Amino acid sequence: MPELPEAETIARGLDRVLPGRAVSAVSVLRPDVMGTPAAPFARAVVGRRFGPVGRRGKNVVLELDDDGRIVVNLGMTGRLIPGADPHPPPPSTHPALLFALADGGSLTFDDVRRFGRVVHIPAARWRAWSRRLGPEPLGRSFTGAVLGGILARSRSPVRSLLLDQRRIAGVGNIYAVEALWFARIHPATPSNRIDPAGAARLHRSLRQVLRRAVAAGGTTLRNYRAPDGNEGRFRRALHAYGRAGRPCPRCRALIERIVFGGRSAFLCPRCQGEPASPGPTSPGTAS
DNA sequence: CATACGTCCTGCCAGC
DNA sequence: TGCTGGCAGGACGTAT
Repeated sequence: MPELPEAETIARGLDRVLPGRAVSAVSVLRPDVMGTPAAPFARAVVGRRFGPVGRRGKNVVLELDDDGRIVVNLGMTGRLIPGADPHPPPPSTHPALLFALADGGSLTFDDVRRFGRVVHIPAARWRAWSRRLGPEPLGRSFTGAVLGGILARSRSPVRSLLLDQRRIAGVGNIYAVEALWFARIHPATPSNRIDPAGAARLHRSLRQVLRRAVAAGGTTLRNYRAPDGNEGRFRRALHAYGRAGRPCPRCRALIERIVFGGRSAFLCPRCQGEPASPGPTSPGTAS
């Protein structure tokens, strides 16, 4: 599932092949992936030349030569596939949006489930758009004190807080679950009950997990592929996510799966003790 | 304001 | 063999 490390891998892959190339045509095959209506999108993009490709949170950001941006949120199954490359890309099975390039190449946004969204952000609106997202967890300014402040301001279960893009940008379920396992914090712990030592462990764990996942090219569970078609190699490094019923790599107790906030979380019941006292009264927290 | 929950969308897989 | 139901889950809209 594309989270920060997957978006980073995709951005780096595209940054090697797209800058300097011009868009000659846009065709929208699946209008529901368009966060900007098709006609204005095409008007804004056709004739523009790509600049650097970067990332903000889970979004791949394609700069244009007029300082506008194409922002791609990959959702669950979105892929960006450059055409006419040295290596043949994986076939596009569910193309949603096609960019024809002036040099004969192409860029395809493919999305099986169509949870992804593509928008055009004019230069004048970029800062405002970016401000809606929380800080970058791998950024220099994301210190332990910053995370501690974010935690202190919320009573939400810490796993839910980590998924909230307005508070921290780029973290999804896989890396939230993994970081909490490393930090030995129960995913349902109310955020403001995490003490400074726990916040410090979580800060370190989160950054370490994300950095390692970026280095491994992300996590492929099923759909995710880098632009070159390669799978992410971080799956084998997962310690808790998706491992219900298997031994905790740290203490050998069996990993549990719980559900809250409509999502699965995985934890070691021995390493990650119960959330302090009563805990959240959410229905359906059976395991 | 903060928090919680339903919804979208399709493919895959276990179970019968 | 073919069907059904559960699951994956990011982000947004609505409700409390």
